[in-house]
Amino acid sequence: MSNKTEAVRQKPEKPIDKKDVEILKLLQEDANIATADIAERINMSQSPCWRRINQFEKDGVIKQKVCLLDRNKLGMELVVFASINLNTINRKTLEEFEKRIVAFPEVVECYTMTGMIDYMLKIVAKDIQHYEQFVRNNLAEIPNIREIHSHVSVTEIKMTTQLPLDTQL
Amino acid sequence: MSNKTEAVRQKPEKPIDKKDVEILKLLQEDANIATADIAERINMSQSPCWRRINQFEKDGVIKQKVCLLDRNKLGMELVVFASINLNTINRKTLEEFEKRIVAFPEVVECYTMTGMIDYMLKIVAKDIQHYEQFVRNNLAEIPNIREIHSHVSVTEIKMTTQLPLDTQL
DNA sequence: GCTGAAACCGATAGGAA
DNA sequence: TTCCTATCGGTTTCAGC
Repeated sequence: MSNKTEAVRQKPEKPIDKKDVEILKLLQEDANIATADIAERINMSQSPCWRRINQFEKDGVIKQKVCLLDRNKLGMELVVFASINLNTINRKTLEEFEKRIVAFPEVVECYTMTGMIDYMLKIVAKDIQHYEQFVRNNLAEIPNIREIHSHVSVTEIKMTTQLPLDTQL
Repeated sequence: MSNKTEAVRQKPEKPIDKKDVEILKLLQEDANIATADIAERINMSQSPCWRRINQFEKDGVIKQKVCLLDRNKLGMELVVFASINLNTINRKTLEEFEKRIVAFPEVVECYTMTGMIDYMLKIVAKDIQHYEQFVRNNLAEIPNIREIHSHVSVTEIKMTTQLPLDTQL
């Protein structure tokens, strides 16, 4: 049985080429960098470099190219980490919860957790009033929630979308 | 005194034009969408649309254009939220802590918090062994840390960089 | 202010070494 | 394979409305 047939592999066997890592690092910093620039920086000519990038897009290693906006300049001062526990946990309740969570634009991230917490959410809101309203009118309306713990952030010290390719690959 | 002189305004007085919101929404989804396409979708012609986008870039509302990579396809299975408390808090200790935190590529986000926690970190690692190593060799080496609480995520339910422009502006 | 056209620049593909 | 060239499409600017 061949090993390259699975659509999503959790653990890639290939330890990824060094030049590939360089390419991905540059693209994580700036999606609009010219192929020629990347090629030059990693001592490669355009065409092969372009083909590698293209392959990453096909493979879904590069998921998307997006614009990152300045939260504060848009008047969204609040980031809240909310830990949530449910009353009863079974397939139905989990699916229902997740379906409703995903639909809220204010919830920018959601993870299931090990340990004492069932879910961890990252929520963005304009200010504390808007957050309160969101919890009351939207979040708390989801059935089966037992506990919500809100951890409110004051200042953003670091925020990047760049994965630690250097140290973790 | 004019009001447009401050470099960073926390609360913009301008409630941002509806068409501008549409533009930003589209760019949050796809950084490579053609200006002509945006213009068409919001019933505007290219040039003024382009000028608005350009202004957003100048103003820093659009911070950067980046490629988002697939964490799992790169073999980074772990996201950890680590809450941290320091022993003594003063300007020196805070600045020292933040300076060292920012330098770790594994720490992708860091916030100061209200309430019981001093800092909340979001950390990305290959697996639990790598995370343990990172905490031992890097994080715990920062002086003045009293407590680290690690909240380990299992599954990513939602993850977006899109700010809730519709509901929070 | 908006529109439409024209010039420029870079990405993509194909062909030669 | 890499290099080089042609084509295509998008961005950007500018003249006219």
